[in-house]
Amino acid sequence: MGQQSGVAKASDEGTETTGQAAGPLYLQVARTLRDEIVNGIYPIGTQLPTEEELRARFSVSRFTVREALRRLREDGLVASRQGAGTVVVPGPSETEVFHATSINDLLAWANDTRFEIESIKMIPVDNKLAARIGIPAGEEWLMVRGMRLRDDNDVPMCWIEYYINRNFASVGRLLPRNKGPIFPLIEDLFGVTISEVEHVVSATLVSPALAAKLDVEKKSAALEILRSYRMTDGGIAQVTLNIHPASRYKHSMTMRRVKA
Amino acid sequence: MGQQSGVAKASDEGTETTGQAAGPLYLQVARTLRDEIVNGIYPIGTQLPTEEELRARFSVSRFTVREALRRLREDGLVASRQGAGTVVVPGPSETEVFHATSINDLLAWANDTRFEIESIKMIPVDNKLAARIGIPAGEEWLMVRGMRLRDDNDVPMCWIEYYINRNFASVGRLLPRNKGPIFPLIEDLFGVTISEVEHVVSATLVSPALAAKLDVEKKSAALEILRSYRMTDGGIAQVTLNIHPASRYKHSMTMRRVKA
DNA sequence: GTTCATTTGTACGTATGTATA
DNA sequence: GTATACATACGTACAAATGAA
Repeated sequence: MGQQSGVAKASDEGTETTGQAAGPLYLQVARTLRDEIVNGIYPIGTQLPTEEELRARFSVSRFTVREALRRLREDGLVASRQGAGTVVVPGPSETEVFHATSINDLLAWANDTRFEIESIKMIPVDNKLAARIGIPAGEEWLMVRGMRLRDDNDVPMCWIEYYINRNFASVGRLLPRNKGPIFPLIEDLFGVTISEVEHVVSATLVSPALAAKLDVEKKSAALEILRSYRMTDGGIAQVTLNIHPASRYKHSMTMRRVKA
Repeated sequence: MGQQSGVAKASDEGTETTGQAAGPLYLQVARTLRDEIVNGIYPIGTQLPTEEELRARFSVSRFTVREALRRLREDGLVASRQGAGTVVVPGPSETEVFHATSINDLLAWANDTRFEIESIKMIPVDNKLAARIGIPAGEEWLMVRGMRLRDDNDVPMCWIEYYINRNFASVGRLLPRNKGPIFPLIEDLFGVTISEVEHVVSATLVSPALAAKLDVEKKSAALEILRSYRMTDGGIAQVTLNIHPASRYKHSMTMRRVKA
């Protein structure tokens, strides 16, 4: 990696990163800092150590520190100001937990629904899928597709595609008996923590095939929700794609302003 | 700027950048390349010169070239692949992604746009409207309707309907000269604070009338976003209804879990 | 209000790793 | 396998903004 002291650095990182997987040095540094921010070592609003201090701590160059900080900035975890330093910025809301109150999936995880699996298999991620759901091409992921239905009547509520990182693919066997979201299963089984979920919401027209399955008119509008479940190390554990007929779903969320 | 040959570089850039304003060197380089890309000097799909070639052409360091290219990548103009080079990619994808991690981000998204008012008047809220946007029937609210357009080109981005509580209706006179969101105006003028914003997102088909205005196909999909701006006292100051063509907009947000 | 140390931003040079063609 | 081109990483220096003395 580096030019003269790569080995020393690698071993330093081995301890510093609490056993994180390897990769570019700057990502190892970023992961370490990310963990520490998420775990409250650097609480929101506090100053991160200066670049010089981080450089000394990790025994890397300032270039590496800056690349790591750039990553954290892109992720919205910190903000840097010339002359002032780098501070940990408040997340989306300090008061709410993402799956409980801040997002109201009206109907989505209602208790009286069931998930009917249509197919479940490992697939290679090609470039097209990678672009569509934002995971690296070339890897193998577990794809689970199916329909969520109301328990009482058999009205289909939405089409769902789960993509699960192969490291956690063994949750697949639990799915037939599982009713709620999948990510708590992954957390329990593998001891990882989902630290953030990105939602991308867009409108689309339902494809003819899907229209039949969902029992809606052809070319009707639907809401497409892509959720990426990110772990504390920044890796993506799971991606979920939901397609909701417009007539049966609205997505509601509340953002609360954080005190400046 | 640089360390030993800053002046020479600045003058080089003076000619190279076809008279662009100054600023950091890497931005000057980025601007120049950006101009050349949009003007077809480097058509879509073609290779950009290598970093070494750009370094030589602009007489800057590879660091500067890479910072410039990074900027172009962030803008979605080019894509770089190790070993392969940097290619011009098909346009900054037409669909804008709105990425909000907090209410404060609502301030930023409308910066490069302008709002073209089509109508502005006080209306009584009937039952139908009350149900649609969630405000009490019977009251009088200020309704402002119009289109939001990109500053640079005249592509309509979305159709907007503002409904403003009559207590704050006098902001109406400021709207023609206002560029960004309205709620900061209300906060400034009346000394109230918007403490939370509820979003309700749903899919819809654009009406024929709207399709023409937005310059999209009839019966195409659109994202409807209803925002209610709630004050600290719980009252609703403003409701905004946006209709975004599906092809031009995605709504993204990240929920970060807070440590329990 | 000015000076001054601190801290990030910009910019240079160089070397090596690694994916691509 | 080899050459190419971007990715990563080191070192250094100065600029510019910040905040405190």
